[in-house]
Amino acid sequence: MDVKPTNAKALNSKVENSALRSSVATGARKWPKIQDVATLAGVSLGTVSAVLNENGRVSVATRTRVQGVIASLAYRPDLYASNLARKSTQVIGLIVSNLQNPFFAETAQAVEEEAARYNHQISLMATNFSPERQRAAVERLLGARIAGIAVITSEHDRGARELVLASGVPSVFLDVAKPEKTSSTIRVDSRGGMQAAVEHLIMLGHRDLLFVRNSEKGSGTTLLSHQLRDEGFATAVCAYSHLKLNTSTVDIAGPGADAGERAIASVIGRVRFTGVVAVTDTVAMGVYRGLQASNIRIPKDVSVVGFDDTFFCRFLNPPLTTVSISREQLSRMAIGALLQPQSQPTQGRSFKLSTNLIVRESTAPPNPRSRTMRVG
Amino acid sequence: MDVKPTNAKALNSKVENSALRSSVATGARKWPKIQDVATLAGVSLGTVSAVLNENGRVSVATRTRVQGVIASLAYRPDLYASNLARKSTQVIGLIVSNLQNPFFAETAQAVEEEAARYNHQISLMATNFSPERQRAAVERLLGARIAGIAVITSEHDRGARELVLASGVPSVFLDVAKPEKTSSTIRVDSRGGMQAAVEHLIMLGHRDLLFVRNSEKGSGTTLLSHQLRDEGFATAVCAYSHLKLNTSTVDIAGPGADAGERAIASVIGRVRFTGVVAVTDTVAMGVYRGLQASNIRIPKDVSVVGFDDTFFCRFLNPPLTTVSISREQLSRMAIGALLQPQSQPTQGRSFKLSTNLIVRESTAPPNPRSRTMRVG
DNA sequence: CTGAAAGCGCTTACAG
DNA sequence: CTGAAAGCGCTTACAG
Repeated sequence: MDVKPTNAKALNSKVENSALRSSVATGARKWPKIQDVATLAGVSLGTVSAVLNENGRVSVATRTRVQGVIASLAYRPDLYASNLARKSTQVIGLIVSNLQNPFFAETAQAVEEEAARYNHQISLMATNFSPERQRAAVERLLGARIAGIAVITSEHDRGARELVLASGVPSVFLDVAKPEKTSSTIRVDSRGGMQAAVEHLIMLGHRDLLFVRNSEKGSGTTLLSHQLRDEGFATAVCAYSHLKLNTSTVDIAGPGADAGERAIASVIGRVRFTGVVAVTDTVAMGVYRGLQASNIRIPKDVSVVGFDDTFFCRFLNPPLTTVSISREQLSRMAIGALLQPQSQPTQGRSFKLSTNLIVRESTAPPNPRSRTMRVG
Repeated sequence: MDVKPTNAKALNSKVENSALRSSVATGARKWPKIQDVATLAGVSLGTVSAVLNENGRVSVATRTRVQGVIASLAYRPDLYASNLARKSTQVIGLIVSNLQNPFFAETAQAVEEEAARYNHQISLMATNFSPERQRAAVERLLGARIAGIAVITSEHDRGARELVLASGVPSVFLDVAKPEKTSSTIRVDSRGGMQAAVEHLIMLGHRDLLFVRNSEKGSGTTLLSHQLRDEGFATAVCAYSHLKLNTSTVDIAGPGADAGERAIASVIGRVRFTGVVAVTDTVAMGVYRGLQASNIRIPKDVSVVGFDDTFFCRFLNPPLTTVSISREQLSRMAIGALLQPQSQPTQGRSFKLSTNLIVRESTAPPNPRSRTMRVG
């Protein structure tokens, strides 16, 4: 194919170069570019772009030829160039607290799958419970011009939220007060969940309850979801005040499982309890250890309830009674809030996510002897 | 500040527009661009770029002024534009098998932290053990022109590896045969780990060993790391053939914990064993459940060893004896392979990652009665 | 169905 | 220390 001199100029010679030196000894590869495949296929660059984006406006013959060249060159469009030119992005940012925590890992996976249904991809970031890192994650995602942003974290940072709101990017937050213009909210019914957990213990006959929390150390910020669970516990206990419940609370910072273990250690022999409610399954796991280290049997001597219904609950010994939050519903709400067309596009929506007590084998009626066993 | 007519032209009026309509009612925000801040600060666009990138070539006065405008506009450079112009990227791609598995979650975190030391960020993708998804992840990362790519997965896909090699992007693979030009290898000493595990059981007096595997269903691809562990088990057993060991193997597909549980169920009463080696901690967790469901005590009746030393090992009941792989070393090797300047930049390196038996409370000498208890 | 040209929002030599 | 201009590799109207 001949190229007219007017098109040839500098461009053409450069193309030849980069097409030839495809793998360089120095390491950094020179990527073939769209012009390279256009030249080799004898078409214009716009046509290559059309087959790339499956416009359907290209004839079969041309398309096949172009695709052949693409394959032979291992051509891959440059994400940055195409996104810049396209001025939009098919990725939604997802911020979670911590990937080690199965709840977040499971949720991230669910969100990713749900997003895939809308042909969107997920850019995942973890904050490790740090408000600063949350803000940094927001900045980074905003710079990446994501199509939407989901903040599904325990910790809450006002600055991060304001950045998101100011950007006007569609967003969805977990457990945050109220929706605003472009920002939706998913509120987990932690109160209801806690209520169910406490009621369950009370119905079994428990009157001496220990609540094990796991706030973050020093950072000053309470974890929002944990705070809601605290409130849930308090109101549930309130609702049964006529039963003269005896309740205690321990709060230990740090990784959940360690916290649970240390919480029990700090309380054994000093506090009377026959049922413990852990703010998190991971904490409950540590509670198990702490109890077992003191030869306290579950549920014979002490009943334990967790929160989150993470995968390992079933595999603990005994399997853990816990409060479940549906990852499927959560992810559907999040992606729906971000991607689904709505009647009032300028108004964020408000979702309620119900919880669900899953009774397994870690709860049973209190052992009559246990009650006195551990009077302080 | 006056703008000479020659600079004014179309550009200038557009700038005014986008600077003004900063938040639009329709939702999609018009982002301020570098030209907007330049105009407002009364400097050229190149100067703004300089303060953005901290070249240090800008006077304090100018810089302060520009930064003020940046803040007031909430200007954020467009990632795509800057990366396109810069022609390089500060992100390294990390592909793992599954975020639900604590080993990968912990490793991802470690790699992210190590990368941060080099001012690099991580783009994380999970394959869910699917070779197809691994290839897709590679394609996507390559399109994002990442600075390096780390493939830390159980499954292995030849196509994905070839794509990476062909791209010339620095890479590092886990448990893959040998390094090539731009590709390094980290080999975990699974064999040594397995040997230590088996030896440990043998030294305790166990002669009847059950090996619980967890291959992927139907996909035809064996998980590489699992395969190495298989081999490790086999050679360890071989080394003690003079003791006339009695070994069995069960292999169940699916999520690790379920697999472990079902493996035990399928074998109870039909196979004689006093010690079980699980390919994975998660599998071991299921083995616990299976054993406990049959009222078999650990380690009194049966000893159990896991592999990976994930965080929950300490919290199982009893705490699980397992083989540890250092996430810190692993991440240091991975990032080092990708980012550290070396004498022969064209030659991939080969790392060995040793393993480490952690003895906890799930292993003990066999119960003399147990041996006959479960003769098939 | 195809091509030529403008433009996406930055960075980076190159001059001054 | 600062500015003007070229260029990064695409997409997308706009013509033909």
